[in-house]
Amino acid sequence: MSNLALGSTDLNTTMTWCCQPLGKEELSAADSEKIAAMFKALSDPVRLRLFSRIAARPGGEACVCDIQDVGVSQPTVSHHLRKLREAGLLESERRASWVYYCVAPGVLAAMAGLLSQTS
Amino acid sequence: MSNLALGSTDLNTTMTWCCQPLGKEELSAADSEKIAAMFKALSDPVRLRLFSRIAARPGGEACVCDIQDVGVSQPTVSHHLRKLREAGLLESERRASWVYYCVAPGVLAAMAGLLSQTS
DNA sequence: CAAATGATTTGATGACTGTCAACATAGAGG
DNA sequence: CCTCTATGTTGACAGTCATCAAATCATTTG
Repeated sequence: MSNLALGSTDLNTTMTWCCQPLGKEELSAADSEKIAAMFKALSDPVRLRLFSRIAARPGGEACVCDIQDVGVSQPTVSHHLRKLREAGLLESERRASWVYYCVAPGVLAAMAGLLSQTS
Repeated sequence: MSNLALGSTDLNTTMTWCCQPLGKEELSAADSEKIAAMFKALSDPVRLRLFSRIAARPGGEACVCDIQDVGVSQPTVSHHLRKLREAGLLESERRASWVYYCVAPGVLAAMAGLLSQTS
């Protein structure tokens, strides 16, 4: 199994099709599963904070060592970063000793589109 | 305890202060708790579907009986609607025999603001 | 190679959550 | 008052999750 640019789930493909605002038309059962998974990834305070720390970084990327002081152990930080990556919200890349995480392209726009107003 | 226009949590007050985009500056521990609770409310497929059904309704409101066929039992629907209300995303009002739910004002805009792009 | 540093994985545990059946409440209409 | 319909509440249970300690993997450096 590769360890570079570790793959995300199919959420990026999700982005390309389900960007209809939530209030535009009723969600199908299948779509609601995928979108709920996205929100779920951001439904934990620690994960949300990690995500924000990365997103707020100039360049939109950060080394784990730069963001891991969020009040939980380092393995727990790693666990949350993995969840965010598996949800398609982050991507990771190893450079020498360090692993860098960045916000997956298009993710913020897709989520904002889901919540945009219709009226 | 009153049963009309059942009160929501302090999430509507949350909306008024924490609308800085996630990627603008790092979230504080306190803010991340409140915002995560918001995402958590939408992190379940059934809840997301109920929310979408209500939001997609002309007028932005729906009677429980109109939206409860989402594949789970009626008590479970009631349980999820309560969660959404407690999270500040929905408001409810009884009219005769029926209870109507509507999207809390400002909620969609606040969440969209959180996810808006900075660059 | 050996030691040190940065990060992930594994295993265990306590807490939380979605679900349903059964019961309770509220209003409408006989 | 009684019954019927529409919702909400309680209690129980199985599954999921966040967390940490310990072990492991990856890279750099002595």
